[in-house]
Amino acid sequence: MLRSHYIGDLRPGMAGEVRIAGWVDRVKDVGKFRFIWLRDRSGLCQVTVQKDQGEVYDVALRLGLHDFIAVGGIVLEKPIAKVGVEIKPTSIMILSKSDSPLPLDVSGLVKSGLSTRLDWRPIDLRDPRNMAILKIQATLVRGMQRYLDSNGFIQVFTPCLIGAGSEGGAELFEVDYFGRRAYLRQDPQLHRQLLMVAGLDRIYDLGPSWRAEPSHTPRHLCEYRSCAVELSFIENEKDVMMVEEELVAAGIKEVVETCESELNLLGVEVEVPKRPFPILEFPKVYEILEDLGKRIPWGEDLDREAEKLLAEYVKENYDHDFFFINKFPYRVKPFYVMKEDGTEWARSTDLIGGGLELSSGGQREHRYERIIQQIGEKGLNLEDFKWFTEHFRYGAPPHGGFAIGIERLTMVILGLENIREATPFPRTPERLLP
RNA sequence: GCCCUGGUAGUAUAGCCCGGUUAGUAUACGGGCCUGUCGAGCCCGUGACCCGGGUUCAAAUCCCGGCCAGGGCGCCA
Repeated sequence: MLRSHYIGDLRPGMAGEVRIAGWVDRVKDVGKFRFIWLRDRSGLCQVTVQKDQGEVYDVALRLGLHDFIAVGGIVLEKPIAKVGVEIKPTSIMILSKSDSPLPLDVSGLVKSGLSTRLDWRPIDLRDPRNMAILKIQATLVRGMQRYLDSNGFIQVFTPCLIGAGSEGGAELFEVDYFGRRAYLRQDPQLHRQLLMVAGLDRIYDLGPSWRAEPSHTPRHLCEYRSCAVELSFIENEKDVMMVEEELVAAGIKEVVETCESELNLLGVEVEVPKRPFPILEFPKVYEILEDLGKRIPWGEDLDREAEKLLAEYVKENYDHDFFFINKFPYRVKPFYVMKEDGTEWARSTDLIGGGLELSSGGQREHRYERIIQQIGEKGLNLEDFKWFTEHFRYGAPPHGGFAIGIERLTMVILGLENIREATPFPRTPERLLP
């Protein structure tokens, strides 16, 4: 390897020669010295070169910002540098020169716009703060996965290419599939349900979904990942909600416990949300909103303003950033949801965090006749869904589930202003590259 | 998909309303001075009006279209 150590693993006064490699973060001449800051993903150190160092100094003179170099040297016992570990080099090799000036600001003094940053994302991610977001996200997912694995959930991979949408919606990307029309999934929903019919009992699916909605907002991506969970043998949607809040808490707990330095870098304080999460139910939600001065007609869905108002309400009354909204009006929900018997409400649940919808889910209808009936009620063509419904003729367990948007969860936990920061290469209506 | 705002050196911005100067500033970059610098400091220099059309003697500035960007709504995760 080019290096004997990660920069972050260097300690003052380490014995012997160390070899490190990384990007030049700063070059400064002062007196008889040339100071070079060197960074890899683990940290930053200062390489101090003196004018009388002959060949090493000559190489140092040619260095520019973001050159990739390898350095061999001795770690000083007592660094004078405030940035941390200081190295007196015995060799410097330039492995790859950087053009200059760089196409975006890397000094941190003039913050480039997000669009410019995304055009040059690989360089942008060299900024430890930007990289920290991805590290934290990886930890979040690991925490969630650990929870699922240790609670009997089997990881599955459901198809991304599908022959029909889950709700016959128009927001699907079309793909040519050997001359036939196929689509990128908007949600692995129906296939998860079929695996419940199969008896897998408890599953999760980490994977992408696509939405062909040309949304221009700080919280939408055309391609995003979700942690989709489905479980059987449930009594009602409350069982699903319990798993969901445990899952979210487990993910955040992992972040809090292992990402201290990344969180400090971002200047964010994260707390593990206390359980249980508050639950607001329809139709009571209408009353709460009415009291808050917002009228939503009976049977109508919430709009964005209502969502935000409820979040404030929960913060004030329950001191909580996360909460469930349950028992959505059946008429605004898709055919596969389970109705609460004899009512107009569905066993449908949203998880709201930081005022943003993080997931939808709830109990699904598992009874064949009801599914058929509901497809009719929604005015859908039964033929289009036979690939799904037919399987329910042969014994299906009561089940439910949800899908949590991973970028959204990351965004909310870290208080990011734009979801595009929560994914390395975001896909938005105008952006397909890099 | 609708609505609002914007597009000026590599980056980030001022100027635009009220058309006419060498288009200002910061940072990056190049050169110099100084000094163990750590957002060092000081001096000098290079470098820009998104694209197309229109109005006008004259357009960065006014009008129209396009593309792109930021945001609000819709929809959603």
